[in-house]
Amino acid sequence: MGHTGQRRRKPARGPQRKPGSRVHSELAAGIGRRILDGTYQPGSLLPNEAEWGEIFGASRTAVREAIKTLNGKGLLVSRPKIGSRVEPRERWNLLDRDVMAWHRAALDERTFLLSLQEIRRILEPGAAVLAAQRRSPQQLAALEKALADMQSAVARSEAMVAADVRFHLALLAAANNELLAPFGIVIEQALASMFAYTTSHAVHPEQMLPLHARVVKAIAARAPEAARKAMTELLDDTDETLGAAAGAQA
Amino acid sequence: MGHTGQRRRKPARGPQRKPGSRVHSELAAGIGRRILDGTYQPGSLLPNEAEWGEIFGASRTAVREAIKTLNGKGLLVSRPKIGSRVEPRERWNLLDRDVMAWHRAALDERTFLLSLQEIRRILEPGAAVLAAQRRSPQQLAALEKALADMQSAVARSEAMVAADVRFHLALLAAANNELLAPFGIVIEQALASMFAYTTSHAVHPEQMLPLHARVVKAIAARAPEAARKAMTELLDDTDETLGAAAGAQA
DNA sequence: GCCGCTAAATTTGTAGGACAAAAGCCGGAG
DNA sequence: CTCCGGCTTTTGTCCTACAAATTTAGCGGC
Repeated sequence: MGHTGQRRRKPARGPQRKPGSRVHSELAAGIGRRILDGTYQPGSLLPNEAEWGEIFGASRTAVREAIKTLNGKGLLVSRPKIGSRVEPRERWNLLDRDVMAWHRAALDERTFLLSLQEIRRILEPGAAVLAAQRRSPQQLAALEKALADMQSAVARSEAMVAADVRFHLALLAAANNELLAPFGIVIEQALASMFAYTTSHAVHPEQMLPLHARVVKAIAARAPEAARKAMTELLDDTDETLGAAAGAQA
Repeated sequence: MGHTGQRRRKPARGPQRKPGSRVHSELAAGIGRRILDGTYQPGSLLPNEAEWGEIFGASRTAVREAIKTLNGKGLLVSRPKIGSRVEPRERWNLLDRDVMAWHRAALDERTFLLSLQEIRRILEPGAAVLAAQRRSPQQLAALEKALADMQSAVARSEAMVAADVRFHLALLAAANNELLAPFGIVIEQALASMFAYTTSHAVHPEQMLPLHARVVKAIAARAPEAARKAMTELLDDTDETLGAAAGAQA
């Protein structure tokens, strides 16, 4: 990499910066993506801090802060004289927002979406049971509000997706177990990804809305098994839509 | 390469520091604990970097690295002129090893354990279904190995718990959906916590082992519903043990 | 030759100082 | 009163220097 010349660069690079996109954030994203896409395999050594600095034209300080961020997400560990080593995949916090986003970028949309839906099918019926047993009046109201928003947004796809996300997050919250919260990112990503994937294809709210309504009804009635059944059927319907879109795309 | 002589040396190690016990790690733990235990509520502002430096007697550099780590775990966000603000709980990566540990320290053992077990009852039966459908021969072997270890460790409690953990982690792995991996920490913490909680109370391996064996058998036979049922009964038994211990402690 | 100890080299960890950038605060001009 | 610009606080970045950890190499003693 021997290059001659001064080390000052980056004259260009518009001043417009997104809220959380300081230099170290971009570094974290740059390195994180390279880990998620397999450029650096688990167990392998990353370039040292000085090299990252050259690659990105940033100071060692910024590199170190980026690495500490990735450290916090379980992607790597650093040790003196050794360097930073990529952790085995099972240590990665895949449910972290950023990690999930990098992961999504590294997979094809369909594979990514299927793995998300699989998790939803395991968790959401269980969450529905807990919600039916323990939801507070406020939590029920939030659920009903989200449902109403979905109904009034039938025509506008984006608002519909947003309300749908709120619905499922409200359900998770109503289960009153905060260990379920990290899983909210799965729902957000799944619905966003599904929106991208099935757009221009058949999405039939006329079928989807009653299914959501049944979930709310069961939770309102504090009927755990009915809630589980309704949620399961909702997810069945979702997967059918997905399957149809896959067929149409192929 | 050429010759591989054995270079075993350094039998004695002095301080024997744990891998992550540098200054900034301790800072991260100190700050993280204060967030998890409610000293700093979501939405509130933390002391600025200079103040943390005084509190812990560390440089601003170390403080910043600690804060970047917590940033990566979703506990807080920092902005110039504003400071570092604690994120709402639903953004926290509760499934992160460190966050989970701080969370555990901030709750009473029983409450913590119940919330973990609740998650296990939702997830593990579903994971067992997937494992029965998709486990590879190697993954089945790992499961059988863990079961054998449990059987041969009946007398030694600690080895028993370790094998138990390996068993459930192997089951998660056999489900072949890496989004399940982050939940491994739930299992580890639940079993560790249960060991601490029920120690000196009745743990009946004579009942527990056949239940584990049934799970393996169903997965070996690629029988998803049998696997689900066996896993559910295993968890029922676990919760019974827990309930008995609770009664004894009260 | 082989062993054990020591020194060197490499990479991260910590310290501290300087300045840039962001964003709320406030006062003055119109 | 409103708007604009400077003031101020706090994080963000860069730099330099050194400490700590740990592998590698070398050197002397047996």
